[in-house]
Amino acid sequence: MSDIANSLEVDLFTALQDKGLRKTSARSAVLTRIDSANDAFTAEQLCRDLPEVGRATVYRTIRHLVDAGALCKLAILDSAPMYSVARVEHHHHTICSKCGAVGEFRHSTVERVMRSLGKEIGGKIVGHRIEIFITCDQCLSEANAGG
Amino acid sequence: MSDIANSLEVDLFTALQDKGLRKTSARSAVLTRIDSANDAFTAEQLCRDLPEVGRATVYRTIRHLVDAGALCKLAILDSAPMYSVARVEHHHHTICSKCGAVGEFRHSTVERVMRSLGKEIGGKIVGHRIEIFITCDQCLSEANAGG
DNA sequence: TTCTAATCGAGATCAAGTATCAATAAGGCG
DNA sequence: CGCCTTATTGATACTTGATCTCGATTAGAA
Repeated sequence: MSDIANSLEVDLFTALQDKGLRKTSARSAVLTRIDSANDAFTAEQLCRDLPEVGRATVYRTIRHLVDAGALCKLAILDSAPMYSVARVEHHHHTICSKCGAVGEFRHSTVERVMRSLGKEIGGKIVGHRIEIFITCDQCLSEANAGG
Repeated sequence: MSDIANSLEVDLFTALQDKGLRKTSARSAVLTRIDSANDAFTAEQLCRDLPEVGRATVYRTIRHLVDAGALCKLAILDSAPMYSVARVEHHHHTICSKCGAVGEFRHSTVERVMRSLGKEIGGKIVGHRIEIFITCDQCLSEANAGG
């Protein structure tokens, strides 16, 4: 299973190399940190976790990965944008409104609905974003425990 | 038709008064400006359009209106949040990726899909947001005109 | 090893938004 | 109407997130 983890980090590197970017120790540190993240993260979280890497470099690396399609950038109300590794091609996100945890899902019906919406909406549809706000299982059980 | 416009502005005032807030000239200016807006706007746009009103007041008034449910706050990637007058109870937004124009739509199927999604997703669904990215009719025709 | 362009990162800067707080104004009451 | 209490205002300082600048450093091809 470390192979699986490795292949993700390799994928991130590949994404950068495909853009003609060099492999540097600063970038390695950022990619390793992203690789180890299970959840979505903000740029500032990465900066805090990687004090040895300059903030400019953290932001630049993130931007490269978004450009390359290896990271999804999510607009979040009342918060800095969050990033999640793009593990599947097209998907949507669940966001826990208590703890902020971000998950992914796919649902074929969604795509069908989009097509039918096209008839009602003026202009030409070029994309969509769906976010489901949830209270995640963990926050639910904490609430029940009387937190 | 000025009656229709007025009733919208009155609605905004009512939303504030229901919260026990006073009617002041600064708030009038903000509401009038919002009322006259056809499109969604950012807080900074309002500040620019209303130099006679302090920015703190603009931001505070917007927050009151969002709290009261009279304005929708939209998280936008790579931009400050935008606000649109909540004309219908529950709806979603179209965003032109060229000019940024925001529109609204409702679609009953969407709500049905949400319910079926509940079975696939862990946790408890507390809300959702759907944004359709379009190229609006105007931008399409400008592109065809060879802009 | 050498060379050069890419990269780094400390710090300045920018942009959006909030906090502070003395001055001002709303609006209930007599 | 005028008083008085309290909400409100707004100039300004500050905070946070993010980008820009530019001299120092480094990757990696030759």
